[in-house]
Amino acid sequence: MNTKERCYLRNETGYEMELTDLLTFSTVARLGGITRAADELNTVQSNVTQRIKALEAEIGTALFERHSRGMTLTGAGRRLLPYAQRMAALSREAVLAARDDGEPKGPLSIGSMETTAAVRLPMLLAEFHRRFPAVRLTLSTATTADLVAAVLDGSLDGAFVAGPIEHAELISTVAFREELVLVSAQRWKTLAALRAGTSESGPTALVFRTGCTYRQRLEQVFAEFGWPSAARFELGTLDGMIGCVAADMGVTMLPRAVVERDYVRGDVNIHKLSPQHTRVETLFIQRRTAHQYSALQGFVACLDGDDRVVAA
Amino acid sequence: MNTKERCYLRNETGYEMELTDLLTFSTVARLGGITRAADELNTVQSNVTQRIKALEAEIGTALFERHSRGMTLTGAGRRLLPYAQRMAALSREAVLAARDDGEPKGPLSIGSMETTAAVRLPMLLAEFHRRFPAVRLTLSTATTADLVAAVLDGSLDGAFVAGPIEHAELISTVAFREELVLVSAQRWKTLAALRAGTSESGPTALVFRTGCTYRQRLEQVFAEFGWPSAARFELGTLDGMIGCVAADMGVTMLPRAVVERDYVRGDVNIHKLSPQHTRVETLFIQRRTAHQYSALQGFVACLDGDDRVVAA
DNA sequence: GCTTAGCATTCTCGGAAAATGAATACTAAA
DNA sequence: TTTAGTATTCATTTTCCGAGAATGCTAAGC
Repeated sequence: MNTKERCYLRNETGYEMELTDLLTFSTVARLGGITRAADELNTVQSNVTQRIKALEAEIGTALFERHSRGMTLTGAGRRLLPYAQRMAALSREAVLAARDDGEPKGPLSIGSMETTAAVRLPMLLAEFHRRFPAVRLTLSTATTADLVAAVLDGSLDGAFVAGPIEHAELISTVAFREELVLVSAQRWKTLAALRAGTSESGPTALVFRTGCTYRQRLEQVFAEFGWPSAARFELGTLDGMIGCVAADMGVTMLPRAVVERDYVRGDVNIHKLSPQHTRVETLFIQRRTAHQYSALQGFVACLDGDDRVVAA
Repeated sequence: MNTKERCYLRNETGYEMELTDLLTFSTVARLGGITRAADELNTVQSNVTQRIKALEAEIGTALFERHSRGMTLTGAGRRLLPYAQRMAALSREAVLAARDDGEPKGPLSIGSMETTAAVRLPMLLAEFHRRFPAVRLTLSTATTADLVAAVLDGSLDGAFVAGPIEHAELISTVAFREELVLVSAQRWKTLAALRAGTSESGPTALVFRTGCTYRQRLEQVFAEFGWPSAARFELGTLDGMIGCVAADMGVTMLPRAVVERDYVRGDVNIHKLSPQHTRVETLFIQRRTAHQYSALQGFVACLDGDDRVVAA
């Protein structure tokens, strides 16, 4: 072998591994093939092959098992993968930390459950924007399960989710306390009437997609009411759901604050349930990181400031 | 600005930062100048300048303040530095983790206090080498303070230090329990004779360099004996120290096991002290890492196996 | 059983980035 | 004022990396 002094300091440490190599590796691992990885990385197969081979040569072990339909990780690959992901996350964080001079500014990605976004966030976001106009806030909605995953992997800076959440990597603070209520069409004046007036298997349950905590609560309530096999109807939007309830397609469970307006207007009726089913805390979660991102700190400051604990 | 599509995936993530850049940055930060850093990195100044400038351009902030005698970190640089160090450590760890197939092998750097190395480790190391001949073990000695720092920054895989040590990043297990004794020349038959027979300010204290825990204990004892301003004589080696004590140059404090042989031979005399000064645990410390390095695990297994808790 | 589609690997070539080394400019100490 | 030490700039060379085509392989499809 000829002398292969690639780069001045790689000789120094003995390691040539670079972040790009690790990203390539992660991508191949995730997609299970060089062709697919090359496609996602906007390059050609040959390139990815070379990088992987170089990485394997440096580490001294095969990272993938090659078979005709792609590649799967070897033991060494499985051990390397979490490091690759961790380092990628750290590099993103590092740039943000360096740029962050304490003045809240720059991008901030916040996630939220749809229900919280509808009734709690408008005021809060307005307030935030008034105080920190330099922050470019992005709000996206998803289920609690997806939001937790997104915060953990760094694609969201923080999120409003339904508690309880316990995770060592997350800092969570109570943002709002909600009371869930069973929502039915206007014609069902009481819970008793609803239970008496529907078919034996119970009314149709209007639910968000899997991963939503409110849905789980509704499942519990239905089980207790003896409706374990009631029909489920999955909807994607809050407005659609309330509309369907108003049209007596079924019932759902939502925070009182969310349906208060519809209730007052007479579009739907609401039914109280026992506290153990209805008390739910909306938490704001963020990743535990070395550096406190100023924009995020500003956001949390807005949370603490006023809007907390509104509903009974 | 012209199109600057450097590398396929750097565009993808938006970050061009590489580990080499971060290592360059760390080195400049540590040495406080581009010339010194270039020297250590085996390259020329111009190169380092370019890398730093590129890094600053990408992050969008100056990382160093330039002045005629070198460079110092700006706020942004100070925020970036811990990330750079962390990532460098992770990359080292990642390679080891990937290479480590569960069979203890490869390099293993262990540190120890000189006293422990002298009397406790010979058996242990022999045993370890018998069980895991594929591991290339390196032993170095230093003070407890230096050892802790070395383990934390990854230059040692583990170390024997004097307890107590509390640190979130460290796992520590009790390896040995030692009884410290005051060691004097043979002619001082009792502690009382020693106290009566020396000058008012006390005997000379023979000590290791700063950072040694035994030295701190000795300082406490001297303070209690009313010798706060006794002379200090700093030595680097254990043999030298015992020799000096035998020659009645002064007294020192060492684990009983260390001086047992010299005591039996009649070279020195030992004096018991009250337990709060003399009980000391020798801990084996290692970094908390994602991956358990097999060679290190094997070492700890040897520790647990037999040699524990020998001294009373 | 042959073909075909999908995949990874190998190879060469051209371009871009990095290392080099010398020249320059700056500042503080001598 | 000189000098030593420093960072920066520039021009040049070297190296490396990505693109693209060709190759070889395996399993699914007819």
